[in-house]
Amino acid sequence: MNGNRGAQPTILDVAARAGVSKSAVSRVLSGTGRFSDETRERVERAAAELGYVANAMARGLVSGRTHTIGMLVRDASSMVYTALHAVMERRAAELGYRVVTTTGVGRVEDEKSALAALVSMRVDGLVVCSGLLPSAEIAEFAPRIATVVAGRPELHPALSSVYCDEVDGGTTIADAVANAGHTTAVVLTVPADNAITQHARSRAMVDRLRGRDVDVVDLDASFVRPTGDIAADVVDAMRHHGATVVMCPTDRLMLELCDVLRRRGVEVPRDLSATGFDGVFPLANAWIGFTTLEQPIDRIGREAIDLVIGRIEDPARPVEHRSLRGTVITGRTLLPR
Amino acid sequence: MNGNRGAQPTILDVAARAGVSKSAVSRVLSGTGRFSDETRERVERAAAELGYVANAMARGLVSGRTHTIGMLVRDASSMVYTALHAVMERRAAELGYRVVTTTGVGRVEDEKSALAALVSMRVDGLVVCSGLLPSAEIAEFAPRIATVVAGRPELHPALSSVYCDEVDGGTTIADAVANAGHTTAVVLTVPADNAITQHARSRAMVDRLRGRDVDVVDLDASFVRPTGDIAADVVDAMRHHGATVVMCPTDRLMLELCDVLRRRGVEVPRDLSATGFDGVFPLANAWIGFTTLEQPIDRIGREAIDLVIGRIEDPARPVEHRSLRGTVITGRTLLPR
DNA sequence: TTGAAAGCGATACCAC
DNA sequence: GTGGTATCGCTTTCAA
Repeated sequence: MNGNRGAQPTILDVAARAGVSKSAVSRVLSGTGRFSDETRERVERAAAELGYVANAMARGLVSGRTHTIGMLVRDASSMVYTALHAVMERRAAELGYRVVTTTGVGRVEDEKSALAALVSMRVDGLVVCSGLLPSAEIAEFAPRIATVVAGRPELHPALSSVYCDEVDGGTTIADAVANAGHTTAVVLTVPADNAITQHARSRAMVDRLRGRDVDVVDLDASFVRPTGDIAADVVDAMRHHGATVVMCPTDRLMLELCDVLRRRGVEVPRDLSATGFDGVFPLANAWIGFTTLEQPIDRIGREAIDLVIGRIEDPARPVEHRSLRGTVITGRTLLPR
Repeated sequence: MNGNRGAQPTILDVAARAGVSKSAVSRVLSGTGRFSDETRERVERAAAELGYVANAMARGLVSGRTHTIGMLVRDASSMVYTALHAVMERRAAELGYRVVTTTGVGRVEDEKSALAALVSMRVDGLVVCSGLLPSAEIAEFAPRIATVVAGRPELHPALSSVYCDEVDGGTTIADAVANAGHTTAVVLTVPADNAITQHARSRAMVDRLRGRDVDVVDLDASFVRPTGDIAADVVDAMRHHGATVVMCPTDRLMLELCDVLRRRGVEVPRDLSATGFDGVFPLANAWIGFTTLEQPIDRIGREAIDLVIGRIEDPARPVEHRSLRGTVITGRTLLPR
């Protein structure tokens, strides 16, 4: 094996075994240039026998292309990112690209290093799916690598973005609440520096409800707050303000909240209506019955990939921003009053 | 920028800007060898100004190491894999490695190419999380790359594995059903060629129930069968055999089934008890209330990473197989009779 | 302490 | 059609 201890076979090993030059091997295996049938046959057999797999690093180094799209994800365990990941992977595969993902483990510092890891791999394009990383950090590499932000609107002039229209979504679901006849509502709001998108949607809920003359109890749902504390506040709002519904910024939080509330004797929807946001598998299931806003994840993922690949293959393509509307899923957690 | 059109800066650009040799830059940036404070200062400034990120391909090519672990996943949208992914990423980060994942889009052919992609990237280690790919395919690269199979037992002598003890799990949850007093149960069984693990657990359920004198209606739940058909069979089993409980091979299938059954007028658990398997976020939530078997995903992920990295850093380490026991989560979907 | 030079494994452009 | 040769960007001896 080229003398090097049990390591991977190289193109030279294949060439030697096939009795041809490495140029010939390269041509056959990449299907470019000319070669005789005889050469092809010998090379293919040698490669198969050796279990040869070309070194992508060497290949990428000289060709300057990796046919790989890097996906930066905020939290590998989030259902929204999981769904996005699956869609993007599929679409990229259709277009001849591979997706590799990395994750910051929650802190901005980690996300920066995860992004740097992707850049160091020289991925051809970047899709950033995180409401956490500041645009400036993302934009730093945009002049060199085609970059698209998925899942959040992005103002930066060098960045394209595809996202769910959070304001429309928050407004729409707030309308559902108002239409159901509720007159006092709790809205769990998230600070902007926690997650830009969640902040936007919860603000939109508050604004719309107020516009429709619904009393709003605005409760802080920062990521650092224990769900138990939030639940306590919600119960308070029920007692003191007569709130009959709680609007959550995500289905995930809604689920945790329902759980904690039950332990405190408050049953959703019997005692309190609730709405979520995201509408992603598996919580977006009729049996579970969440009333929520379904983000157009399929379209977001697909268009994000189309956008990056578009810019990879034609860097002159102008920056684009696509705002996609979600739709309300009517479940059983929002009762009319 | 080294003359090449707006591309990424190279070590030469940094060297030029700092007024030193590229060797000096390499030493400073990788923190190896000796260099003066003055040199360090200039190099670091130049690198920062240029936004220099070292090319991992070039680095890996010469060093022969990527500090990357490749994770092959069957289905990016599966909750079990998602959970595993998150755990592994975290543990790998603690140990100084990065995880990149690829997915076969469901077919064996795609998984082979996804695996090859990982091999071509020359990841230092491989964690295979798929019940689909045959061991022979996985084992092909094991002599060259440290490989661990996570989530399924693996007989192959070159492969280590960490997995949930499916037989114990199936047996344990079957015991819960028998203990609840049910005398006729439907078990949804999955063919071995669909998913080895699901097959094993459902067989264990059947065996245990029979051993405890529970009548079993064994229903085919192949992946290709529409959930609607399965539901119809379940209703049949209730009518004709008096089944009072249905045991599902996964929480996911259980959720879909509950949904379809409701549309047919059968309410879980009012009319029919049900059990799942996996016990992973977000379905493993008390509010949802599935009675299920929780796989020890955290331990599986963590130990898989420890195992690969162990073998990466000491290839002489012997192959190991770790079977981990799951635990029953008592929810509200299994009623006593 | 520093820089020059030799590769790592592939591709691509050459003459032959 | 085929095989040499110059890179690609970096790490790593090895002299100076």
